[in-house]
Amino acid sequence: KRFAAGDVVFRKDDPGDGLYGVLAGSILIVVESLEGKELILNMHGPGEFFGEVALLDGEGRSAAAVAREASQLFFLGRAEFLAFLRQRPDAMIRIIAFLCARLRRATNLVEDSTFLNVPSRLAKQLIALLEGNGPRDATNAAATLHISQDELARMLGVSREFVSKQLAIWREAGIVELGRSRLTVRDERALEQLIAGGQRLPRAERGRSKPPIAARSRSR
Amino acid sequence: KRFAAGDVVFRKDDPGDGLYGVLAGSILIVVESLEGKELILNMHGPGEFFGEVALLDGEGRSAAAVAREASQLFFLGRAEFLAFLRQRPDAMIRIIAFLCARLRRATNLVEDSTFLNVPSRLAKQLIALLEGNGPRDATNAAATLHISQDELARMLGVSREFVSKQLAIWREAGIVELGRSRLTVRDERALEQLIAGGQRLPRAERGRSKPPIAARSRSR
DNA sequence: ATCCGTCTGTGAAGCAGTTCGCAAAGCGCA
DNA sequence: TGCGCTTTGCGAACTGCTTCACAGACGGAT
Repeated sequence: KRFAAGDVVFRKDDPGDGLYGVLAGSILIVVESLEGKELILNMHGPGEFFGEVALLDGEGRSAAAVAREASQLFFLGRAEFLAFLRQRPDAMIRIIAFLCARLRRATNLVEDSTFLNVPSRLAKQLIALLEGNGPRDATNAAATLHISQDELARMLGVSREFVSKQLAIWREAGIVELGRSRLTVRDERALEQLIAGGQRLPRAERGRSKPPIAARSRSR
Repeated sequence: KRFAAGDVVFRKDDPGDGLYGVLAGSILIVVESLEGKELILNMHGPGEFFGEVALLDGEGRSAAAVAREASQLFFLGRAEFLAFLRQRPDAMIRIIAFLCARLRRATNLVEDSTFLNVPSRLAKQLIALLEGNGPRDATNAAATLHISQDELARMLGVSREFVSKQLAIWREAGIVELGRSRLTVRDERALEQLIAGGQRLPRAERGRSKPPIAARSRSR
């Protein structure tokens, strides 16, 4: 199946009648709020699958899928999928591992968005995009992403303006280079340090009332 | 296995050597930030399971588990669990459904925390706690939760003070009644309306640049 | 009864990020 | 070449939530 940029593959709450695999292009998994703000939950490129949750549990789609660019998808209908499962029940092991990975990702996302500030999350997002963007050569030469600032903002659920301002700061610092729908990371190391360094304002390291979990008793 | 209040069942990054089921009491699934702030990801009462992800994919624990009160747990070791799976491979279907439910929950959490403001999320949390708290009778009489404001705040990842202030407002409005580590919901309907009504400040319903997904073409 | 630790209530100040408004630059396309 | 749409840049005002500081209330243990 082919889709043009912006085409909707499925909408939230549609019946989950099948599984999709990306052959070419890329697909965004998106939810939107009542005011029309949208949040990009995930982005899938060639070789990746999506739409598995609704297929596996028979409920409606938990989010919408939209083509980010002209894309070609592989569709596996519910019936075929179940037939496949009967033939090769060992595949269930892999499905379980797949779901666990998704779950860990989601948990990390929750964690990051409550503990880290936006610059840190932005840095993390950039690094994640670099890694997903194919194994760049050891010389670290071409660390260029083809993505708009608006899209970056929607991935983090923050305002486009704030992303713009933060990237401008990093441009001044020589960490990134900016262009129209293009972003080149010049100093990935600096971004990594920003993640750890940029927690939420500990004005002073003051005595904490509760001990951290690591210091508590394990069982009694 | 028995645990006293505050005891650690397992810590983040521990090897996932088994699955736990709650027989009595309740268990919190918790992550903590570098500054020692903690976020409660989940709370499990009698009849519920936790610790499945690390067990199923063999990685380390993705969060810590702490006893909220004196609790009694059922532990199923990794070896026994795998043996059980070999005997009854049909159980994998149920495991998959279970993981899907968890994944949907996590996705909803991400969605809510980026789209809703804190009062709305607090209202939603209260309603969720009411539902989990057992099917109260039709007269809606005893809608009392035994939970501290501090714990509520940690479930949402917000400050204790803000929760306190918001609850005080709702108390003035006759929606809740407050006591020490106790909260009685008097008007659940009002809370439900707060969720829908309390998006993030649409100062004016202004023309949006992008059409919502529902208005886009489905394929071409 | 008394002490102590936990829990609640509240005000003032601060700050991270949003909203709004506008201007300019870049790109596709006729 | 010029038109229109998307993308970027940025300042000013605003706001939702946090941090800080402190006081009082409750309850359990001794």
